[in-house]
Amino acid sequence: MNATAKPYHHGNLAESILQRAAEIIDEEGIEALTLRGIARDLGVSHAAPNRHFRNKAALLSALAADAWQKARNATLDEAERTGSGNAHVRLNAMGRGYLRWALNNRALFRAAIHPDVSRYATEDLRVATRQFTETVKEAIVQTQTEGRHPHVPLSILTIYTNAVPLGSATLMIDSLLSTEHQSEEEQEAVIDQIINLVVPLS
Amino acid sequence: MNATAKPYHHGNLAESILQRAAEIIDEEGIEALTLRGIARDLGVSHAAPNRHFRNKAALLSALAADAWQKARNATLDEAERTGSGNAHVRLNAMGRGYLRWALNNRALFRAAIHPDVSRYATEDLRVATRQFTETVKEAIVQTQTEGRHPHVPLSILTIYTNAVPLGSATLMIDSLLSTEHQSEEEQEAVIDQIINLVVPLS
DNA sequence: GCTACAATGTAGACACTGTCAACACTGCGG
DNA sequence: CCGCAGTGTTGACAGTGTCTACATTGTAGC
Repeated sequence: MNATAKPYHHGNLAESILQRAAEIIDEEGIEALTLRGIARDLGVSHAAPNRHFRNKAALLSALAADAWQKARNATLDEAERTGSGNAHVRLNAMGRGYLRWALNNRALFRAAIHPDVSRYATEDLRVATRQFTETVKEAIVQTQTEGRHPHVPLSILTIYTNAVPLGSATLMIDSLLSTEHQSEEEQEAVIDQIINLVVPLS
Repeated sequence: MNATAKPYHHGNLAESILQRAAEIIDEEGIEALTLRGIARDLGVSHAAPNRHFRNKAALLSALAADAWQKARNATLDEAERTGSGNAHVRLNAMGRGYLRWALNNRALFRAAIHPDVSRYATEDLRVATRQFTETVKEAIVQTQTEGRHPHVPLSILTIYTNAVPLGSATLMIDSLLSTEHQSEEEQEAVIDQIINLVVPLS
């Protein structure tokens, strides 16, 4: 076979589709995402993506599942980096890891919280979402046994603790408040200060 | 003219379109929203909506602008209902008003925070968003002069304060945490407890 | 090594969508 | 009363998701 001739099989189409989809969401928004457009960009026929994703909702669902997994990893990694056994310190770090990840992975974050995605959620997505929230919830329980908000129901504390990074990311990504924070150091400072308000260390 | 014959002019098509759009978003999700579908439901021709909204993005933008206005009114009304001049009490009430409004007006709230909507925002929407955030920001400034978080930058406090109701509503509406809160009294209790964590009254 | 089969990609079709242009009806200001 | 702006209709076009039938390829089991 000629080396320059393109092979019949793409080789890694599913992964390429997910990558390209994230790029498009970043650059043009979720509404601009089309299966045919992705197929064109990747040089395959218009129906090729259907071999890997039953429909468009399944593609978004896969993106969202990927997002929740990576977000979970980001929180766990950041907690680990503290090297601390203190539950407050760890939860604070998880919040930072979560918010920083969202701000640096806007496309995946958008997919993760897109309302229609959870509506047509695949089993993969449900599992990923559950694992993420369980991880956070366990960390919250630890802080409660260490004396934080002892009289507040766990369900309330969970909503509150999740809401801050999630809401902050939404506000900052879509710049719903006109506040602009450009540089990376500035972003890091903002993350720190916000998270310190939810999970104060002192 | 026969009373049962439908008139050539609808009479209030723009408003009807907005209402029907909200219903569809509630019942079937934003992706299921189509201009032609709305036109069918309202018994007008498929291109009639174009006379009132330049394109689909403009319709969503109008919904979002409406949403931010109503959300603002909900916060101001709730603050007024306290009859208090205390800034903490008022901000706490505004948070409750905001979160309750979002939970009771899911379609509009979804339109308001849809990322693609802010991307193609109409001038109307930009104004409504700005007015909402200015209103909240002023209330926050008041609490700061009363001594709340005196050393935290206003921009940080604004993000934090907005993020809690916004994030909580997102989580609860799309049930991203598996926590379910059904009855109305239960919802009201949840709202109270969450908002008390952001803007404690004591 | 061969071969049947599963996985993957292609081509064509269909119903549906957003949007435009040309036309029809209607109410209102002059 | 009449002309015109506003509103609604019809028809068209390109683009989309998804289905079916078909083509190509890698590979598991003999």
